Amino acid sequence: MEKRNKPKYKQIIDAAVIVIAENGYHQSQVSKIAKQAGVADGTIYLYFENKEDILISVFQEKMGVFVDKLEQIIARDLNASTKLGLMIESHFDLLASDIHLAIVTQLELRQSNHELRTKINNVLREYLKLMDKILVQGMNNGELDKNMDIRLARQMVFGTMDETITTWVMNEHKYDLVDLAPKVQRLLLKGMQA
Amino acid sequence: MEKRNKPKYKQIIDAAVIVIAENGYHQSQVSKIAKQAGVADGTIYLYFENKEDILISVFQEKMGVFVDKLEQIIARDLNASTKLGLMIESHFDLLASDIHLAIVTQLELRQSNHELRTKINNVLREYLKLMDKILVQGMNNGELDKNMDIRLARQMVFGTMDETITTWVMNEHKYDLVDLAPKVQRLLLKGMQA
Amino acid sequence: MEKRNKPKYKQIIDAAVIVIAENGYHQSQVSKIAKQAGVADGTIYLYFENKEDILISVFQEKMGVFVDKLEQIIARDLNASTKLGLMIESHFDLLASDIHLAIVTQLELRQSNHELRTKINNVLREYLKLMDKILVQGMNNGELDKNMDIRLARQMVFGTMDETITTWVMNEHKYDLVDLAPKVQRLLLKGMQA
Amino acid sequence: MEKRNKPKYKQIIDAAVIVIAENGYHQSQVSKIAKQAGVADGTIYLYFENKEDILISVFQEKMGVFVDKLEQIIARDLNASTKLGLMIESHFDLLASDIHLAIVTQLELRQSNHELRTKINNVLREYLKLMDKILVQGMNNGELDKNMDIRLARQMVFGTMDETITTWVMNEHKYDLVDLAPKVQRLLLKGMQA
DNA sequence: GATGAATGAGAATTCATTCAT
DNA sequence: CATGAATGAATTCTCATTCAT
Repeated sequence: MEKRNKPKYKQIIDAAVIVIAENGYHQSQVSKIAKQAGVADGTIYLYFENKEDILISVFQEKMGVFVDKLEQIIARDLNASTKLGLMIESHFDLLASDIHLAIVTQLELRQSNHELRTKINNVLREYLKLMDKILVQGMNNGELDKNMDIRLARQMVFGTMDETITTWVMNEHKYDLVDLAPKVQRLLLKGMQA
Repeated sequence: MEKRNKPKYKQIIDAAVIVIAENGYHQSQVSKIAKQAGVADGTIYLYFENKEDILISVFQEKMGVFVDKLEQIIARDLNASTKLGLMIESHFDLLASDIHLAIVTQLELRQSNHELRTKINNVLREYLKLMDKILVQGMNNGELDKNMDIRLARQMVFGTMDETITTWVMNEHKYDLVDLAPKVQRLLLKGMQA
Repeated sequence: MEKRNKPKYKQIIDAAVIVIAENGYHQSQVSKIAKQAGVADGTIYLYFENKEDILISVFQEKMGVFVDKLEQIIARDLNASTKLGLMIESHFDLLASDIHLAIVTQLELRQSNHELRTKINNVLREYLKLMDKILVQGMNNGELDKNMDIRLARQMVFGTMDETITTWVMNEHKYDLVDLAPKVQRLLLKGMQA
Repeated sequence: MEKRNKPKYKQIIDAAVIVIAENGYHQSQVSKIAKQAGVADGTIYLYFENKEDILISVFQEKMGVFVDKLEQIIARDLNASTKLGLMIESHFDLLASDIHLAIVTQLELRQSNHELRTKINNVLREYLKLMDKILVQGMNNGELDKNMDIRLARQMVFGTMDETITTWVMNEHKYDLVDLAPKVQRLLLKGMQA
């Protein structure tokens, strides 16, 4: 059986998310994560190369869910505008329903060093490529402006979503994030429409 | 004389930007900054409370230039769309002409801890308030959609700019950032137009 | 059946010699020895008390061969000078024909801690006592100087052999060790002759 | 001023010798050495690169005294036999009068890893080269056997001295080491004489 | 004001050994 | 007999900050 399918693997990943969210990136010692996971410090190293490997794996595992959801949306027989709306809603929903994860991805994991962030960006790239598929569909069927710079558009979409979520997290989730999804969709769509 | 007007104050601030850009946030020890500034380690503490204070001061000093430029733009007798364009161009231009600063603000300073980032956000808030003024002007004179959520709109504007700059920095400035300004303006404007 | 006569006992001893010679004393983890021996980590502990016990046993088992050979030489009807020569030759030969063992005894096992080295010395003492027998025979029958300090003489004999072998091992066996035996014998004999 | 001439440098070196002699190589943590030296842990790192650097420096500094003494002996207008005797006496005397040092060089430092021992051997080589000078002098002026293998002879000399000292240290200095010097000289000389 | 030597708290990782299966 | 997953104690080195000069 693959390491990543063993129960302790997921146990440690989940513990890491909680510990990082509650203590902050720089106060998340391996021993704290082990304690939260209910295993010995050394056990961590049976499942992960080193501390960095835990953090990358956290991102990979969790981002995997985002990618899966997005792939399902893209596979459906819908127009690009609708898909864009569903993507935003799905993205917001996943983070709103796991506030620990939201804190970790929007605030804490960004404190990591250059090397780790590069690895995280590689994971993120897959998600951004799926995003591009929606934009391409929209540009091809006339929903979106054929002449727009697709990279710029994607940066607007991701940047807006990211900024919206980060602001929500920093405001300690005082308002409902998912409620904002339709407004964000409309704003972005208007900017990109043909 | 105010500390911040003494030559060594600025000397240390500038040294910090260079050191952080060249070595990365986590490899920017106080002793390195002191050496770059040409002063003794202890001298740093005659001008700054502690290391965090240097970093906040870096952000304040440099952000001050952005605020000044933006205030000048707002004071001019122009419509909101034009001001938005000028703001983007000015913002892009300031970072494109100081790559060290771009690296520091877009990548390195974000690795700081929660507390420091909160303080940085307080400095940023002033800039965002000025941004809002442009949006309000546009909503009042009919250029922009009266019914849009202004906070969301501002998040789109800032998020898009931020994402665009970060991508440019991570791509090691292979292309001209300022050239993108008009396209970004058009994209954002379309999204917010009445 | 005695533990030391079971096949896995010898299997583990031999694995230890190889692993230590190839990886060095401090890089010879129990798990590596187990892997080399083709048994599980835990199995080691069915045959040995602890890691130290493996190392002492390595020395005991291998030293046993040296002792046996030396006893055979002493039992023969030869004068002391000849026996000394045969001893040196036999000693050099045993190590020259098992380079792994030579590395382990001359270099690696000396990195062990005080306690282990004391135990190893106890094993070695038996060998040194046999050496003394040759010297006594020579002093009694007039071959060797009757008035020499026997302990000092033995230290010269063993020290010279040891230093010669260690130098040979550290020079990566570039020359033939056994070829040196007659010269060493002559040198030592001259020093001790009546 | 050179680091090695500052008082704290020597203070730490001397502390290291005491701590290693009293606690053993593997129980000589940096913090123990710092405490013995009366400085903070971090201070150690102002004078030494890392722990290994302390140990090499111990050997270099102390071996330097041996080399100096031997150079003085060699420079004198004496025959080789006398020089050999003086060398042995000087070597024994230096160790007998600093039992901590004797323990460290004969027992503890030999537990160091391959890399460190290689560096130590480089320091030792200088000493052995001086030893060779005495042997060459003796071979040239007819005191010593012209045909002997000089490397082998040196290995006998050094091996005998080393074995004698180690035995003395392991016997906890029950007898006077320097008293043995003339006997050792005689034994070695006889072996090498023309 | 300026210096820079000294401080000392804090954390990732390894590996011999155990014991439930 | 044999296994191998789990354990957890133990240690070097960095660097922000101080303070005597």
